[in-house]
Amino acid sequence: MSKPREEKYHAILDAATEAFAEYGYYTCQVSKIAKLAGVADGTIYLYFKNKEDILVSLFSDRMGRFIQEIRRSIVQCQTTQERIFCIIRTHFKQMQENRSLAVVTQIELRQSDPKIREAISGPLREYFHLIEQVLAEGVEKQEIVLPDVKIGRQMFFGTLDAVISDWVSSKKPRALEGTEDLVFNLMRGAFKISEA
Amino acid sequence: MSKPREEKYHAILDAATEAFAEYGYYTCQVSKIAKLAGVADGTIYLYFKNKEDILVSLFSDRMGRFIQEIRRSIVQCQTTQERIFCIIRTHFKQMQENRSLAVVTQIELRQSDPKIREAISGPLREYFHLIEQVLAEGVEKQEIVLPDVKIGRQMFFGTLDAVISDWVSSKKPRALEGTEDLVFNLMRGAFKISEA
Amino acid sequence: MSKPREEKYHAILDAATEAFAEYGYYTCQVSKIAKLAGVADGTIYLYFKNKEDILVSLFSDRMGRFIQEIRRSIVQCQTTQERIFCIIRTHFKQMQENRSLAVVTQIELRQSDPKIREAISGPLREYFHLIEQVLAEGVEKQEIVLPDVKIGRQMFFGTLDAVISDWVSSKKPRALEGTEDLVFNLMRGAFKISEA
Amino acid sequence: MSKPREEKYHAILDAATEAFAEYGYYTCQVSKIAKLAGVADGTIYLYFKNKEDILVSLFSDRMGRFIQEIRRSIVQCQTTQERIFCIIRTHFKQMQENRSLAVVTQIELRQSDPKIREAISGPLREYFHLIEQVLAEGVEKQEIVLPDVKIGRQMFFGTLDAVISDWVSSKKPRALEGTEDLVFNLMRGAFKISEA
DNA sequence: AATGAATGAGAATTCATTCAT
DNA sequence: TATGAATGAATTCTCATTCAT
Repeated sequence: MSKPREEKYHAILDAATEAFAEYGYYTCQVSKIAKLAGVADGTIYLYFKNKEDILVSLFSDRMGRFIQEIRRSIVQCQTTQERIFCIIRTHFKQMQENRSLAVVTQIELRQSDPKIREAISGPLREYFHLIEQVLAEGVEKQEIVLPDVKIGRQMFFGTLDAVISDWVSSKKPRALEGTEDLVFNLMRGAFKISEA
Repeated sequence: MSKPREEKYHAILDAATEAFAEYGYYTCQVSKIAKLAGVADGTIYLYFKNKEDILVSLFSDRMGRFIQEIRRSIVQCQTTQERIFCIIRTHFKQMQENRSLAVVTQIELRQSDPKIREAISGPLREYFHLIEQVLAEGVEKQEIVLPDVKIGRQMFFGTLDAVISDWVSSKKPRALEGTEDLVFNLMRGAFKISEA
Repeated sequence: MSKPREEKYHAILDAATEAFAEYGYYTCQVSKIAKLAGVADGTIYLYFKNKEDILVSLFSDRMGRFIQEIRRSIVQCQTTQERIFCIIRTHFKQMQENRSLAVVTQIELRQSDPKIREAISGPLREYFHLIEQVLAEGVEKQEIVLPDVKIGRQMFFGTLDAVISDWVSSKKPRALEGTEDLVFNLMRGAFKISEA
Repeated sequence: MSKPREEKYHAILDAATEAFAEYGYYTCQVSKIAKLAGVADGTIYLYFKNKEDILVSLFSDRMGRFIQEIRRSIVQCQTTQERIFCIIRTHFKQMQENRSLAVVTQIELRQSDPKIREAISGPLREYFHLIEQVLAEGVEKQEIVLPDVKIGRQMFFGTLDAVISDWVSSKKPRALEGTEDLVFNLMRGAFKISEA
């Protein structure tokens, strides 16, 4: 992809993130995204197959970066305990830095339209897999106690997700500060990580 | 409300639950609900103000029963530990008994349309409040250790929600069996409940 | 028609007059008429074939009485001059006594729906004919000067109609008082009636 | 407004005039106007807010031109007598040249829907005002005798309106020919204009 | 590539009319 | 006769998508 083309592509994706976050996928007209991106309605269709494609691309692009960032952050960690904390912190940090992404994630994670669900499930599953890897490794190294890795991941992700959900709903922008430690403490208990 | 009227009201609500679960709120036409309920399109509007009102009524009706059932189940419990287990079990049981409700809950919990969000937030907040009450009482009675009740609720609900979400996505109908104990064990760790 | 049946028939017609006057024919739902008449929606259809039939019956019934009253009033008149004044006064009096009828007349006189026009034209033509008779007789008896009776009727009726139209639009209920003489004076000039 | 845009705007207005004249406002579907204008249904809404807006725009546009034409025609007149005749002739001429407009005017002048009435009243009042000005000036210059200008206008306009109404109802297209003089003669009598 | 006017399929909702009670 | 719940045809308007410029 050429440089200016790529720029416009991302401009549209940025605009869509904002617009979907504000109005929701179905309530948001394509023309709104176009206006926000500073392009004509028709231009959208030079970059995306249709409205659904915008959502899917958006999700996979943003979620891809998101996961990459998480990955990058945990490679430096020595222990499972550190990795868990690292994921919590990086997850929160990224959501906080991009509130619109957080909103879109919250919203679109649960679309029932089967086509959209399918398209979205890829990146999400990747994240789940990453978390499960960390947990499985911890179990193997006896750094955590966890009878069932999947349930562990569900608790871990579910907790982060619920925290973000509340944060997104409330209008207080600072609410995530200091939450990391609280969450981590709960996880430590759940995973039987000794205080040490 | 007279008997037959009430019956039709619930028939429509049931149909809407199925239809929304299958197609999603926006993708599901009112006529689909009507057909499923065995009534004419226009009849819907004798019972509900508009499509949104169906969703809101549905959620508040179903969520109302849901919470009531949870309440009923925990009054018999002696300890916080029992209450926590009870909520897990009743939550799962009800979702399992009414998969469509589970789907709709998953979907609509995250609607971004502000009007819908607002309407839906009531019953949900009530459930959150209920959970927080149980946790707060446990802290007070020193039956659990929990530095922050809100985070505790987020973890608790988030975990249940994530489990349901996975269950709903997968098509295995038995997947929830035996999950209660696994979840409870994690919670016990997180809340520092001694093994007894 | 039996007594109670006739009563209900007129109750519906009265209600329709009010309702059409307030909302207009198309904007007024049949159910509004029913409620105003104190009967069930379905009952309307025991007395009238359909909504249009209500309008037509209403117009022909009311206009029939209207014309009859005009007729009754002019039989006592000796001269054309008196008859003309009599029509003006009786026309205004009746409109004033039944403002809703005035409104409905104003509105429905000009419906473009061909079916309705046709149905309404009967009674109206009868009134036109009556006026033209009076004028023709006046010409014959040389009590008035009028080269063309039809134009004379158009002017005469058009004037009354325009006055009523203004009166109906304005909210002042007394605006018709004293108008009779002014109108009559204009007519006297137009018809070259000597001051005598 | 650009050239082609303006053209389409007027094409729709022309089509609406025809369609409303034939079917009446309520009985005429927007799709009928679209078909007549040779555009897609949706296109209508690029030029007008909604159906009502078409009617209102139509009326104000057409009535605006109508009044302007009347104004233009009377500036050349020397006396009130001439002005009165001029209005009669120009009024008739324009209606005759645009029968659909005449029909629509007849119809919509009497809409009872309050919103429509309000929107329509503007241009109509302007015409009334113009007539009253001519009459008042005539009184002042002692060219006519008229105790009440408003009643005079009501008679004048009411007469023209009734003539047009009859002409529109009848299907004879030539019926307005020669009517001007007859009407003018009546007015001359009513306003006590000497034969000179 | 970019535009944005035009398209027309689609959907929610209304309401005159029917009919079982 | 009277009811009023139920019907479903009909209609306005929206908006994703296309295509001539």
